[in-house]
Amino acid sequence: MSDTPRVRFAPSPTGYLHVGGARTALFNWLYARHRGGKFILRVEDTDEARNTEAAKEAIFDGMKWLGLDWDEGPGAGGDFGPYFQSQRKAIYDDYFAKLEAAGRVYFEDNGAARFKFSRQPILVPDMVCGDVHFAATEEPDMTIRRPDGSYIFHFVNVVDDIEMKITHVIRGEDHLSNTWKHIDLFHAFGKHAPRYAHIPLILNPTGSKMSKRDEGSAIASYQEAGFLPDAVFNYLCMLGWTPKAGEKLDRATLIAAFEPSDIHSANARFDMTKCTWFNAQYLRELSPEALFATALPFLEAKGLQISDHAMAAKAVYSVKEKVSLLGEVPSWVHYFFTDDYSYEPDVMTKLKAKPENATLLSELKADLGNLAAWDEHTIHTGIEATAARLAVKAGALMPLLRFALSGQSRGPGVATIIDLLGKDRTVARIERTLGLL
RNA sequence: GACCCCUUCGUCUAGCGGUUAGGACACAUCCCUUUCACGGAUGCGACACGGGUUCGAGUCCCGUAGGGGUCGCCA
Repeated sequence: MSDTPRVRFAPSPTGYLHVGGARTALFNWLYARHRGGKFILRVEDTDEARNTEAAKEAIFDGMKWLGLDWDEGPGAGGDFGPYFQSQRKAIYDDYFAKLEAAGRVYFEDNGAARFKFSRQPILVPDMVCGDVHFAATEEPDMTIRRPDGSYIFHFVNVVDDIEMKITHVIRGEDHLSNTWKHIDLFHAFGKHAPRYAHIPLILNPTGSKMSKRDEGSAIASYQEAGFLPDAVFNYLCMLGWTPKAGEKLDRATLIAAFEPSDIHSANARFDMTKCTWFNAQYLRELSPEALFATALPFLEAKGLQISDHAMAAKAVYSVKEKVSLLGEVPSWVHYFFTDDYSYEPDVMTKLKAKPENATLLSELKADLGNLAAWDEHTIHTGIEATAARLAVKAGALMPLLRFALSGQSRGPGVATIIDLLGKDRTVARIERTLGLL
């Protein structure tokens, strides 16, 4: 047997890339990278009625987003193309003729062709499930070609796996029950079946199969919500596989550790909360520059006017540990980018609750306006000095400043906000707030 | 209905005959703290059930129940 495995992901472009498919692709990719083999993308578009161009693009986009690059397939070339099944009819005709010659095909009255099962017990050796035995079947022979001459999944799948020299088939466990049919076909062609690894299904939180309705089922939705590809990649790995090295692991480590026989055979439920936790972890590892670059599209999507990128980058970085998703960033920093910020109802109530708040803010405005230097330390010291002069605790002044400058009850450190705002805007914002009290 | 896979805290899981059944997420409490977070500490919390095998079973076997899947001229 060849030392370099050839594995494939064979999606059907009838919908968006869903999380189950993505993880199947991911495990195949990991295996190819782990063993130094080839990862092939083959588009199973034999069902003309259900294929769409948009679905095809969505699958490619999703895989690229996750970093699952393919060595052979659409856009990547390869010696075993074409990689669209819709373009391989001549090959299928050829194989069909072989089957016919072997006396394993017969036709229905309407022209549909069926493959005559061997009716022998068939063993499916599986790297995940172990040896799975299927007794000689009583199922009707399976249809492999439609009356219009187009071929059915089971047939083209096997033919292409032969033609593309696939050595390992890693796919969802929903295929396990049909695998004996594929092996029967391989044998009919006089070929050995590839090695199989049927991976567990991803279930929704309720425990049934993930469907379009379920949160997190579409890979594109992660991109939209502000997940980082590495985080989703990492989380998806942990659904059905537990490397000894731990949970949060980078790609190189995952590749090095991947072993199909370590994959569990029990289905796993999807947990968006934990997926989000992974994302928060990855977010915190981003450099200020990288964080800003990835967050910028989300800020712009919310209509924030970002003119000063240096300041914006610092603002985003200041809330790094407060967010789990990039989509949450705008709500934490929007007030940095408009002087027409609004006040949370709660905030205004608190500001108006005590008459002396206005006095305190006036004093702060004056003192801050007189600061000689402008950095977090100086600002912090300045506020403490004001507190001392007014015989109040600095801790009493901080919330007032936060409320006045941001209109928010939560956010980065007050000195950080002031530093980023600059002296002029700080003074102006306190004035603006005083005018509303 | 037949066949296939599966069954440890709420969730993801460690465990591969002898463990106080461990970790992560979530949750709760405390610490840190100008807020919110982060971080740290502690707590809560599981071997589906019934039979075997064994000196000893979460670990092996059988059964039951439950969950998932497949039986398409979908993939």
